[in-house]
Amino acid sequence: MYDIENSIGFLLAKAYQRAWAIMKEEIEPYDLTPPQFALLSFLWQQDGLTQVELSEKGQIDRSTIGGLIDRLERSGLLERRQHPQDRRAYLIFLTEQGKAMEETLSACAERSLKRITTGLSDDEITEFRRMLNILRGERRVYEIPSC
Amino acid sequence: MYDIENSIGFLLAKAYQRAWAIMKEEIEPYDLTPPQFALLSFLWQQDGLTQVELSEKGQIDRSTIGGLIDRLERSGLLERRQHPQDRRAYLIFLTEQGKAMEETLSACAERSLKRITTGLSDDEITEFRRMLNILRGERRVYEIPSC
DNA sequence: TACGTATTATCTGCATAATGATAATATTCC
DNA sequence: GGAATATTATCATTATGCAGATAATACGTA
Repeated sequence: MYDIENSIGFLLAKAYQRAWAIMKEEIEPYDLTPPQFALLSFLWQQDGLTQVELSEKGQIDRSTIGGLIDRLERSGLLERRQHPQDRRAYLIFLTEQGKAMEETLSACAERSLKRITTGLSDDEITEFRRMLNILRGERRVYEIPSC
Repeated sequence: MYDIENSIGFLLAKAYQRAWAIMKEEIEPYDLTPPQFALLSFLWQQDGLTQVELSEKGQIDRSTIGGLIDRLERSGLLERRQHPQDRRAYLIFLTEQGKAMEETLSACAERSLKRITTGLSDDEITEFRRMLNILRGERRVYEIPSC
């Protein structure tokens, strides 16, 4: 009989749900959700990207990122500006308010990590991260060199 | 600067998304989704449970399971029957068609597992499962013995 | 036993998110 | 100019969780 309780997919889903719930709880006071936080994190590294570029960096579907950006724009944390060369595209920039949240929200993320990984040693966490990176699959595109 | 790319939450989300996508692909011919498959798996172990019981067994929110059952009922894989003692509740039973899918769908799940865990050794998979179970958090309720 | 209250089972509505399909518009390439 | 491509928006389906509504059951107390 199929043992759903011990299947990797099921366990991944439940671990993910718990991580989500904990992170949600930590950032709830700022009216954010985990994916919104993730998008902000990418923008703290670099903003002024198009939606497609952000979508690739964050491995977020192009349809999904539109809605995420809508909500963060409505919250006043980022803004769309016209691309100077390409009238189809927007460039996404953090607002002052969006930039100012970095420290506070990073602290929330640190607290979440602590809570989520309670029960694992530091070495185990490193190992877990390594395995997740393998499961996550290849993101790099191995281009076949044109001969 | 916060390193979202290496955060456990982000990596969990991406590994989960990949596992979902692979499983989805395998069971797509049968017009099912991963959560629908999971619910069926619990029913193969035991059916005739109420929605609440299924919700607890599968750690699925009560609102969520209502919709899942709706869709599986529409697909003809399960049916709601009136609870003989409790007129508020339904008992969820597999239909013949739902029972008949067990072997085929379990094979899909096996193939998914193989695809998802490509890159990990058997020992690593065991270790990964163990860690996921820890991250997933306690499900048992430790009742304080009344003195 | 009877009444009021608390609890339980389910449904509905709302917000968010992921994904795929399609459409509208702009750009690029031939 | 016309065809192919790229960027974004919109819509549909599914999933998830929360809060509120409804109906039925269980319980405590008079």
